[in-house]
Amino acid sequence: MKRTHYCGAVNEDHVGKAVILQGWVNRRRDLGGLIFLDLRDREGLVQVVVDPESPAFATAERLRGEYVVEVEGDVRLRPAEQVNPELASGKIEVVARRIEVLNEALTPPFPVDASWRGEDDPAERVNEDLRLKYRYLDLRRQKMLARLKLRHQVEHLIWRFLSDEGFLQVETPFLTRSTPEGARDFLVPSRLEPGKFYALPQSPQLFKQMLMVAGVDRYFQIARCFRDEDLRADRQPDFTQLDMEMSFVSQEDVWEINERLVQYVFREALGVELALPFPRLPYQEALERYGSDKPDTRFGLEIRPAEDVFAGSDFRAFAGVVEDGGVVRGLVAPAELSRKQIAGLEEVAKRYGAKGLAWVKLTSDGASGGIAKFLEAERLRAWGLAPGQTALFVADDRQVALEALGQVRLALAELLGIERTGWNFLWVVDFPLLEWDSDLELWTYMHHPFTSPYEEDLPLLDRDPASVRAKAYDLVLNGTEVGGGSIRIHRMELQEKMFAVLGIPKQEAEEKFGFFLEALRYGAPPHGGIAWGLDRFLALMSGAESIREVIPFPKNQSGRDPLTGAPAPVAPEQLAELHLKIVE
RNA sequence: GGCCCCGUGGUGUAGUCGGUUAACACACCCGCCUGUCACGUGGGAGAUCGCGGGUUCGAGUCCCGUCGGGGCCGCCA
Repeated sequence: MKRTHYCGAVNEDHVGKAVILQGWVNRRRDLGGLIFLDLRDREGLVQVVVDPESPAFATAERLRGEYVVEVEGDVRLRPAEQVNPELASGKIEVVARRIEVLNEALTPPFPVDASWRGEDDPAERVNEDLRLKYRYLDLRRQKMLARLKLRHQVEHLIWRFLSDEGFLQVETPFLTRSTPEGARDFLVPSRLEPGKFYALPQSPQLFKQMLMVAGVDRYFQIARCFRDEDLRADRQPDFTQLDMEMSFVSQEDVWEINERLVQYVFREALGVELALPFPRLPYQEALERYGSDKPDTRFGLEIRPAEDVFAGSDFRAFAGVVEDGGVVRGLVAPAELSRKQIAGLEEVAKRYGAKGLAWVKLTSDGASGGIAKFLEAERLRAWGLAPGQTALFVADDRQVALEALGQVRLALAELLGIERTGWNFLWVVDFPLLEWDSDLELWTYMHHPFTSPYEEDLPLLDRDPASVRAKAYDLVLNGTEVGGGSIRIHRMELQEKMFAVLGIPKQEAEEKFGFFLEALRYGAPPHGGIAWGLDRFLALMSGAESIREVIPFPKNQSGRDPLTGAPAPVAPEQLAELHLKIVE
């Protein structure tokens, strides 16, 4: 190729050398008798200067933003007083001898040049749908290219680390069988077999387990997954997992290698040194202290039992709840909250199922406001409330009270502007194996039906299903679930027992997972693994508000791609081939 | 399915109590300008105020509906 250097790579080492650059006109400054160009490629900017005597001058006069040009010239130092410290190439400039227009360009619908000069980027504030429609322009921005690079780098590091640890990368099919897992499947109609469908995988779960049966021993894949559910800032219908599985391992083995992988990725990609091991927090403790199974531990404001504060009090609303087997939990807000602020927090509590949010302030004169008349200041002090602080209480079923306060805790941190910095990884472990589904009135799996319980909890399966712990774990970073996995059931007897507890008849299990259950009968080794939500991981690493920022071509909240117009109608002939009819 | 927020030149916004010519910045086009780097400077073009209906003498503004976008709940093992 003719190009000798990336624009962003030209520096004072090249002074006196002739270069040929190819790139985009980031900006043009026309002084009349002298023209400056900022030439841009993915590595950065370099200033090109065009003298009126140069044969390139006429061409430079007709250049506009985003034109694609080839520049041949000589690198020289800028006059000392004209060095631009904002630019990596700010000490030098390229004197153009020849400029060729490789392509003209329309004016972009939003600016893409500012970020490259280190200026405030107006494109950060344009309607996101417009950015998605012209994503190829949006991706020209420095910040977006940096995210693409980070994504590449992290995936590269994952490949390197896991390969060195003896993992094999194995690809699994996109066109597979619909199995009754958690989410709604994307279906692909079969042309060859009328009325039958493939499904796109929600995860490679069963395939990776069968790879363990095959003796692969250590598997990974950076796998695309598909779930047909409503979208969110952290949810796309197709998204990427780092999927891993290992044979003959304990939970601790899985945690340990993942911790080292995370540490390696953060060190190499961000220059951040993480301390190992990550804290391991049992699910019940996470719930009691933070009201969440994915606690943000970058700040305190922990939830506390508050029954003692209300013991013997005349506040009947709470006494009744406790008599009915509920609990009282509270939070201390280290400030005197206004009524408006409390109303906002109560709204949060109610959205998550609480009936209300009781509150009281402690002043130097004693308890005041809210439910103060029911409470003794002495007890509030004993509970930990100091003057100038506000106590917030919820009484309800344990789960509801804790989860509502967990959300209030997050809203409170936001409200008070509590600083949340750092990289707080932790493992939430010992999830319950089962969860009561009050709609269907039966026990259902919390993780998936192949998750292994703790052996010592097995006797409880019949007596007290809720207290059986699973060998299931989540990796949490700053209040976001970035990974989850488990040790799997590898023996048929236990698997059958699980189906029985879940109320799935043997015949139904065979129908739905028969191929997989059969695999377990052929000498399946003990195994377990994890899957990372790689998009979420990258969004957190790059400080993005939404995973759309780290996905090159994402869908909008309606599941549409404004760039391609997908989803779109198809020709009647295509439907006919697939034996499909649209029903209005 | 539900709750909340937002739709005004290419982009981002202003537009008061409903009042006649819809304002500002950036971008764009043309002229001038030899050391700029948010270049400067003079001029210019550019708006079905998302769409439909209603109230009114008069609607960007008020009301109803609808469409689009964003955040959240449900849903997402």
